[in-house]
Amino acid sequence: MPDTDPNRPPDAVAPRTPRERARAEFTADLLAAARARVRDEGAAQLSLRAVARDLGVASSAVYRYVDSRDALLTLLIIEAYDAAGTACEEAAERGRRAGAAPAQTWLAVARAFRAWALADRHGFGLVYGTPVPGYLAPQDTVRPATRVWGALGGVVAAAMADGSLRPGGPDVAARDLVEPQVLEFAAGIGAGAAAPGGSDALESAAGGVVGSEVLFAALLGAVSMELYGHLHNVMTDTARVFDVAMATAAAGVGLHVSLDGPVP
Amino acid sequence: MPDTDPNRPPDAVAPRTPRERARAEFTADLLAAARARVRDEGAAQLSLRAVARDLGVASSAVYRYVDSRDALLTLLIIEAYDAAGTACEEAAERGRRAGAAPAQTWLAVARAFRAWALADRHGFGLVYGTPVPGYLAPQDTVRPATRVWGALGGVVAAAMADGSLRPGGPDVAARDLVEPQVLEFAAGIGAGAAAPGGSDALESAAGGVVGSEVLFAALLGAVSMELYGHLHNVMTDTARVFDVAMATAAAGVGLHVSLDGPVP
DNA sequence: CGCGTGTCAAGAGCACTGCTCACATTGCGG
DNA sequence: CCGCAATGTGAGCAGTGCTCTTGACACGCG
Repeated sequence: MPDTDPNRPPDAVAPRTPRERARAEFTADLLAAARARVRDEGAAQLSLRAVARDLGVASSAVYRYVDSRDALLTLLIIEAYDAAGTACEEAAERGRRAGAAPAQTWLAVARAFRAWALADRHGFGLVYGTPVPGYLAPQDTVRPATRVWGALGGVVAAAMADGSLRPGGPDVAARDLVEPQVLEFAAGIGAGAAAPGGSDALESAAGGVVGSEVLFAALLGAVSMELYGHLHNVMTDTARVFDVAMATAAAGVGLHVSLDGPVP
Repeated sequence: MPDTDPNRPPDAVAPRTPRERARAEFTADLLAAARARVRDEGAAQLSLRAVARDLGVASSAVYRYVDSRDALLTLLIIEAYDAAGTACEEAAERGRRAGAAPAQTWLAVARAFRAWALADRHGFGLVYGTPVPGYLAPQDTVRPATRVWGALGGVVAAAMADGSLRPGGPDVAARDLVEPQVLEFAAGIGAGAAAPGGSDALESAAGGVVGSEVLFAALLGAVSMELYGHLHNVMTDTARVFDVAMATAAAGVGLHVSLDGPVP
C-alpha cells in the first residue's frame, strides 16, 4: 500500500519535495473547483467528471487524490461546517469583547449564521439540509459540527453567569435529557458560572445545553424557511422577520433581545 | 397533438372508457411504486427506470404517464405537503373540539408534524429539505404548502381571541413585514377575533402571521435537527427535548404550554 | 362488421454519471 | 543512474434520464 493516503488531512506543514508540492497544489485546485461547482449547482449535481474537465485532467486522475465522490463531498462539508463555525464564533467573540449583553450577542451570532447561509446556500444545504441517503457522516465532521453549538452554548452560559437569563418557558428537569459526555463537557465549560453549591451545577449545565438546542432549532428553521422559499410571497422584509423570529424564540429561552439596541 | 395530457390533474370523476380506467390504475400504481422507492431510498435516488422495473414495464413506458422525473417528484411533493397539512389540521381540529387551550393545541400540532416527519422522513426532506437545484416548485404546490401554515395561524388566532396570548418577546410593528395579500387573508380569517376598534385589526393579523412564522421556524428546525442527526449523541430523550423546545419557543410567541397538562 | 386512428409498450440509442483497471509516463530517491 | 513509486490516460462496466422509431393492440366510427 502506498504511503500517500488520499483524503489525508492537510496538516502537512510544508511540502518538501516538488512532488508533494504538486500534490498539495492539485488537491487545492481540486477542492476549489468542486467548491465552485457546488456553489452554483448544488451538491446533488456535483459531478467528479465535470470537476475533472474543469481541471483539464482525465476523470480517473481525480481518484488519485480523492477516494470517491462522497469523500470529496465530505471535505466540502467540513469546510462548510468550519465556515459556519468561525462565523458564529467570531460574532460571539465580538460580542464578548464589546461587553454586549448576551441577548444582543445571540442576535449577532444568529445574524452571522444567516449571513453565512445566504452567502453559501449550497454549503448550508450540504450540512444542514437533506443528507445524501447512503451517506454516513465520517468522524472528521463531528468536531467542526460542534462549533456552532459551542458558540450558542457560550452565549447561554454567559447569560446564566451574569444573571440576565430570565426564562419564559416551562422549567423542566433538563439533566436527564442530555447525553452524559455532553453534559460533562458543558459543565466543564460553564464551571465558573455554576452556583458554588455545586449540587445543581449539572442541572444548570443541562439547562444551558437544552437552551442552546432551542436557539439552534429556531435559527436553523428560520434560515431554512428563508433559503428554501417557504417565506416567499408571505413576508416582505425577510431580514427584519429573521431578527424578530430570533428575538421571539430567544425570549422563551430567557434571552431578551432589544431589537433597537446595539448588536455587536 | 393528443388530448391526453400527462400530469393532468386527477379530477376525472369516473373513468368512463376502459382505456381511461386502465390509465388511472396504472398512474396510481406508478405513484405508489415511486412513493415506496422514495420512502426507503430518498428523493435523490429516485430512478424512473427503477420504478419502471418495479412495475414490470419498459422505462420509456413511464413517460406516457409522467412528463419527467421532476414531474413525478412534484406529484410526490404535493402528496407530502398534503399529508403534513392534514396531520396538522386534524390535530388543530381535535384541540378545538376538545376545548383545549391554544397553547396545548399548539403542542399537539407540533407533535403531529413531528410524527409525520418521523414516519416519512424522505417526504419531509422532499418538501422542507434541500430543494433540487434546477427544480422550481410549480404553482400546484403552493396551496398544499399553505395548510400547515394555516393550522398554525389558526392556533395563534385562537389564542389572540381568548386572550391567552401573553407574548414574551419584543413587540414589533408587524404590519409591514407581511405581504399585503397574506395580510388581507389573515385578517379575514381572524376577523371575529380582532378588536372591535378595527383600526389595528390589520396589525393584529400581522402579529398572528409573524407569530406563526416563529412557531413554524422552531418546529421546522427542531424536526430537521432530530431527523438529520444533529441531536445524535447530544440528547437522550429526543421526544421530550422536542416538547421542551416547542414549549420554550412558543413561550416567546406568547403561548404558555404546560408540559404536564393534557395534550389533545 | 371492418378498418382507420390513436394510444400504447418496447427497445435502441444518446449523453451523462461513478468507478475500476491495465497501461504508459514521469520523476524522485536510494 | 536505475528502479520503483506516484501519476495521468483512456477504455470499459453498469447505471442514469430522456428521445425517438417501431410495431402491436383496441377503440369507435362508418
